[in-house]
Amino acid sequence: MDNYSSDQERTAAFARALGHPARIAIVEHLAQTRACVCGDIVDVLPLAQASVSQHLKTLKSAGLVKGEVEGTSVCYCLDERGWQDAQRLLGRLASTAVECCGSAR
Amino acid sequence: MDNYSSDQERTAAFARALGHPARIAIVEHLAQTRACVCGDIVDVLPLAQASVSQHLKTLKSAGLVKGEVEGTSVCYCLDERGWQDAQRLLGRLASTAVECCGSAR
DNA sequence: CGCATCCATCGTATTATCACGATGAATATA
DNA sequence: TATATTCATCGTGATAATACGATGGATGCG
Repeated sequence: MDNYSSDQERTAAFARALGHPARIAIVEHLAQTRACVCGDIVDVLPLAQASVSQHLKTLKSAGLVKGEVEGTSVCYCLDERGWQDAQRLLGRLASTAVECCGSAR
Repeated sequence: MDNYSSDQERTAAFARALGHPARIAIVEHLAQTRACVCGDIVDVLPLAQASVSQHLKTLKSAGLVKGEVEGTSVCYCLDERGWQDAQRLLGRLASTAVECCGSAR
């Protein structure tokens, strides 16, 4: 359970949550229509309602998306705090990407 | 096969490639020891050699890592071009993360 | 109350991921 | 040529992810 550091686990968890085009599409859609969108996500995606709900659950448990009950429907939006963490962790990885063998030798 | 845009597929592919702590650890190790490292990765990780090779293959086919044969061993390093793409695609996602329901209402 | 709508969850089938030992290809060295 | 080293690939088993229809709970409306 702890062969990897906490940051490594968390970075991987964020990446894994984004590791499906449907979830990328959900995030993009939530970011575009800045207001909270509800079940419209189902109409945008080529997936059944149950599958969309499953993807939303994945994003929610990763801390990237929040959901608020609003009457009979549920209102989703991006979770700013989770995105800050993800940006920090993933950005730190990308910034250190320096090539070596191809050019140096 | 093409229900999602090319960028969405590519973003998800990068994210999925990073969606495992072992691969995060590999990337970090390659970034730290800026020079190319070879089978030392096996010593660093709590995995068998075959498993490490499998993770390296995943990173390689995602375009995040390059491998160069160097005698009897293989020299790995980060692929700068792939990381630029990943940074652009993932960064574009994170930058648009604006909260809504919690604060706005 | 009765009924529709919206969404989560369950059950399930299919497919992919992960990890390992075993084997094989390629190179270096004796 | 023989032997060792390094790594990739194969085969396999276990676990997780994906997608769907079906079901159920909650809310809103007539």
